[in-house]
Amino acid sequence: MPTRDGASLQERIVALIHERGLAPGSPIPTEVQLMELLGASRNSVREAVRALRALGIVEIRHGHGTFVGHASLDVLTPSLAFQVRSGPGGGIRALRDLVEVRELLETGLIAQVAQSTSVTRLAALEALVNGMDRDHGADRAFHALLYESCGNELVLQLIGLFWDIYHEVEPTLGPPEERTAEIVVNHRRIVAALRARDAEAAREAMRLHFRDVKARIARAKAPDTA
Amino acid sequence: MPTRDGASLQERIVALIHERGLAPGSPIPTEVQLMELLGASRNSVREAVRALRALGIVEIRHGHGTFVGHASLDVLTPSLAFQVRSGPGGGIRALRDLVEVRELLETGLIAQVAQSTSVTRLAALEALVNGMDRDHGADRAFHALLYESCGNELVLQLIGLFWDIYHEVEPTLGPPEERTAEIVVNHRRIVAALRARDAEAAREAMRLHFRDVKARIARAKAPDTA
DNA sequence: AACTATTTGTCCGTATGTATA
DNA sequence: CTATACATACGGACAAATAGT
Repeated sequence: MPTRDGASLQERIVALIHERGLAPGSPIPTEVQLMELLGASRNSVREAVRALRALGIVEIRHGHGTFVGHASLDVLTPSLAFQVRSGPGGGIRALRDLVEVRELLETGLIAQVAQSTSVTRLAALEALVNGMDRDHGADRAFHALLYESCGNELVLQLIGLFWDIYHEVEPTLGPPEERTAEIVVNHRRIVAALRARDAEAAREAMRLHFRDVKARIARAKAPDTA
Repeated sequence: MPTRDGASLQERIVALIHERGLAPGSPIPTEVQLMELLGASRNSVREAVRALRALGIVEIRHGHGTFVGHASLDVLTPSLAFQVRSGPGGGIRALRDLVEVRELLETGLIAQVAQSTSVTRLAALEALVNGMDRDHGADRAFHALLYESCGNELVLQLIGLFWDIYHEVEPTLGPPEERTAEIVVNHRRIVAALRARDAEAAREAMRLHFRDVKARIARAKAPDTA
């Protein structure tokens, strides 16, 4: 009769966090304390804590302690990346779905961006476009900065997440296809529409941007038709 | 010199799954095999596998073995619900962001649904609306069925995930506010627009639906203004 | 139905690396 | 620099669940 418990250790630890009202960043009882609190061995506690760490519920700092995590949707990254890569057709299908979601979000948001974004932010966006041929990460920063004014933290995290996964899987599509020129043109068109405060033009510019991205995926999908 | 490894055990196990081309459902090496494959002790292997299980990447069946999972995003529901609850203001802000994303996705997709959905599916949607006052889960099934014809698995998972999180946190907003009548009306309006193949009307009906949801959140945000 | 082999679940004890005081 | 507290890692042992003989 070791330790009959209906709920899993993970759930009991989460319940413990809620009961004590621990806010993100607060320290969690140490492993030995959890051992006697939950009546489990060190190994069981460690396995449960590792699972919670994977879920972003806790953060572990070696030699210091375990703390409540304020982590975000970043925990979706390994799961989504795995799903995309192991999907049918080498994940082309999943990649198409992912880009489609990005397009839905960005074309839906760009209208309110056209009205709310400040001129200083527009200048910063312009600077990012100018450095886009040199700095590969400028593209990610561009899309992040674009929707910062919306005040929706979740959207920012989702768009960043999708960008990361796409650029993690994208190399498997085939040869690099250096088309930075077109990419820069597409982004410049978006900024121009925003400067003109033309919501519909901005949305159309965003559609053109994603048209190119989807075309790249379609080429990889059927490379034998050439 | 125990086991020098740059990558974490989790990542190495995932890499191993990809190398062997293991499809969801196929068995992965046993713990003992993983021990010698990765050069780690059983406890370390177990901790890594538990973390992968939390992410939905593997499924463990006691006494049988460990298998590749489907990495469906809904395993992350408790984690994300926890994060939303821990957010500032009791999570009202995060909940508003979440509903906003749902609205972006659904209003963006409903147009192509109006064109592609079959009449039999419309009948099924109608049936769900009719049972919505009795079955609380009919709402979730409605939104899932709605976008099934789009052929985008990621969107389905995201909408289901967000629905689950919202309805897990929503009770903390305040009293239940039994307004099933209005909810049914809103959904019936959507189906009617779809039957007429009127994309713009469907989009407007969807906006009205979310207008009510957002109003509920706004009421909870400032209950003292009454 | 009973036994056995395989596999995961839990536990104990111990040693090591790391950050803080 | 030393000491303490903590997380990390290892190895061995037994219990519980499952599948097949």
